[in-house]
This record gives sequence, C-alpha cells and structure tokens, in this order.
Amino acid sequence: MKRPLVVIGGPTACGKTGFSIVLAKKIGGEIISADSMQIYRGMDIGTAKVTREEAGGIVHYLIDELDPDEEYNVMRFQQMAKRAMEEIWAKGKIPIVVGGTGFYINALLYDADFTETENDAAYRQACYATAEKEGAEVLFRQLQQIDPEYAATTHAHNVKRVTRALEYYHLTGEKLSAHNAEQKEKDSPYHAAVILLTMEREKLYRRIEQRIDTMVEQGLLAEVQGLLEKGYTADLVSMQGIGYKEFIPYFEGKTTLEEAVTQLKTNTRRFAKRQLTWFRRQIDGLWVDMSKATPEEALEDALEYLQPILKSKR
RNA sequence: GGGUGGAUUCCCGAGCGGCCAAAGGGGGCAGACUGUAAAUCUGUUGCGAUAGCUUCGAAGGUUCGAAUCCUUCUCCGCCCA
Repeated sequence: MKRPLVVIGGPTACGKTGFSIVLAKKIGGEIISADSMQIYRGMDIGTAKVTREEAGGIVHYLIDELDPDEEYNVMRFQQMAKRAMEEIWAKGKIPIVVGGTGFYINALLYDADFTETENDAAYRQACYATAEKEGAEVLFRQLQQIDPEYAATTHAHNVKRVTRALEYYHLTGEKLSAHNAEQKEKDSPYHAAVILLTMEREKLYRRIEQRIDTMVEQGLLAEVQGLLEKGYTADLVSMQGIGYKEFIPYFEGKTTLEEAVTQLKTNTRRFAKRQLTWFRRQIDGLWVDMSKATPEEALEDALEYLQPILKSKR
C-alpha cells in the first residue's frame, strides 16, 4: 500500500509558506522543505525562511541542516527527505513537501535513481577547462561521440549539462540518455497529492518587489555581510543564491546599493518565471490561484482534491 | 541672444542614401532541464498567416529610393555672451 504524501509547489513569494502551515494544521501534517537554499544555516532573511511564529508549532524538516560551505544537491535532498518522511509517517502524520525547487520535488516524487557515484571533481575540471580553452563545441562533440541521444536534446553551450553527461558516462560506462529514459517510466511510489500554487503575474511581481524591500529593511545586508565575514566566498553554491550573490559586487564597491537591489528584484522575478515553467511542464497537480484567496480560502478549494489522501492515512 | 551636439522600435544605444523593421545590450515573453537547479542553457520580441502595412521628434522638400541629405519648427545637452 502506497503511503500518503502531499506536495506543494509554486513560485517564490506566492504564499507557499502560509498555505502549507494552514494545511499542516488542518490535516495533521509536518513539513519537509524542498528548497535548495533554506537548508543553509544563517541564510534566513534572503531565503524567506519560515519564522518560529509563522510555523505555529508545525515541525519543519530540511531547514538549517547545513553550513553554507557544505554541498547540497538533489541526491542529498532525496536521501534526507526520505528519512524525514519515514519519521513523519512513524508519528502517524502526513508529510507535506513544500518548496520551490521543482527539480528536487520531481526527484522525490518519482523516486528518481541517482546512481551513487563518487563525483569526479578532476574529470569535471578537465571538461570545464576544455570548454574554456577550446570552446564549448569541442566538449559537445565528445558527447556526440559517446551519447548522441543526450547530445541531441542538449545545447552545446550548456557546458554544465554536457559535462555532467560526460561525467556520468565516465563514471558508470552508461549513457545518461539511457538512464534518463528508464527513469521516465517510473510511477510515483507514493500516494501523492500535488498542489501547485500560482498567482496573477503582475501581482506576483509586485509581491516579490515588496518582499525584497522588506528583506532589506529587516537586515538582509547585514546577513550577507556576516556570511562574507565568516569566510563564505562567492564561489560557494550557497552564495550563488538569489538575495546573496547580488550584494557581493556591492560589498566590493563595484555597484551601488540601489543597483544591487534592482538586480535582486529582476533575478527574483526571472526565477519565479522559471519555477512556473517547471511546474507547468514537469508536474501534474491541482492548480490553486493565490491571487485573491487567503491561505484558508485557498485550502477550501483544495480540500476535496485531498480527500483520497486523507482517507488513506487511516 | 550667438554657436554647437543631439532627438532611433518598452529602455539604453548603433546605424548616417538602397543590402534597415533597423546591430548590440537591457528588460519582457516563451521554453529546456534527471547529482551545482535560487544553477546552467535556448528561442523570441512593430502589426500581419504570406503578400504587405505602419515605424527612426514634427511638418515640408530633394531623390527612382531617406532613419540617413536640405528647410522650418519643437524639445534636450554643452559652449560663448
């Protein structure tokens, strides 16, 4: 018997946090964050992490688990999230996975298999060096040789993706395209309900800008500066997070504060768009428009959809 | 008042008689994605399905042909008074 799971996705600033907490209270759930940045300790304001007050006693997993210089990735997320789900089920509660990192959500929902391999940093570096010195096309041609199917679906300029496909073959002797095709066939091992939150574009953008202004008032700059002073550098994955990377040039005296904030707003808007694209194209679920509704009202709309899950809990 | 430089498509900005609906960048929109994913990458961006139509401050003019040349006007920058 498949076990119950609720997933909530949606773009940044659309009201996921509020919705998920209302839902958790209503159905007896605990929350697992599917967010690539909220995992990091000390990155609170910029990632719009739930506050203790907002959480209202609902337990959250996968928040503040790592230091900013630790590596986080899909596989790690998947392992940690599975562990958290077990814990929640053991309590007789329903896990609610909520976050904006669609890639992570899919990986969990369909239990994608990320073959455990040591990643070969030296090999990757060599790939990047090739692309850098000889051009992305040269690297791409290597991929065309070993995995033409994957190459056909990936642009030559996407050095990161090309490198990963090469690395996969280098490590496993298998084609990444073959592995992906296999994974696509999988059904979700969970009895899952997926709720996708959305919002009128204009309103969403307005909320994003307001939220950023609030973040700045709440001391976002001090937060970023503090991380830099602790020695966390711009090349860390965590410091490439939106809300952090934009201020680095400011602290280096290369841009004004105003420019940094404007850039942050732009990056966040684009991010929200990309998130929406992901959810629209990659995940099926019940869409709930948050434009007018309060979290409670929005939940009303979703309750019927959630019924089968709630029954299976018993 | 005199002189001088400028006004270009949502923004910045190139173009300086035909190859211009107009480079490039920004922004917008759309999309890809299976171990960095808040990353990385792609397409598109005057209207129209094509023919074609309407754009380069305004109005006239020169020319087979003008965003590009001439005249006047409007506005803006700089210099001299």
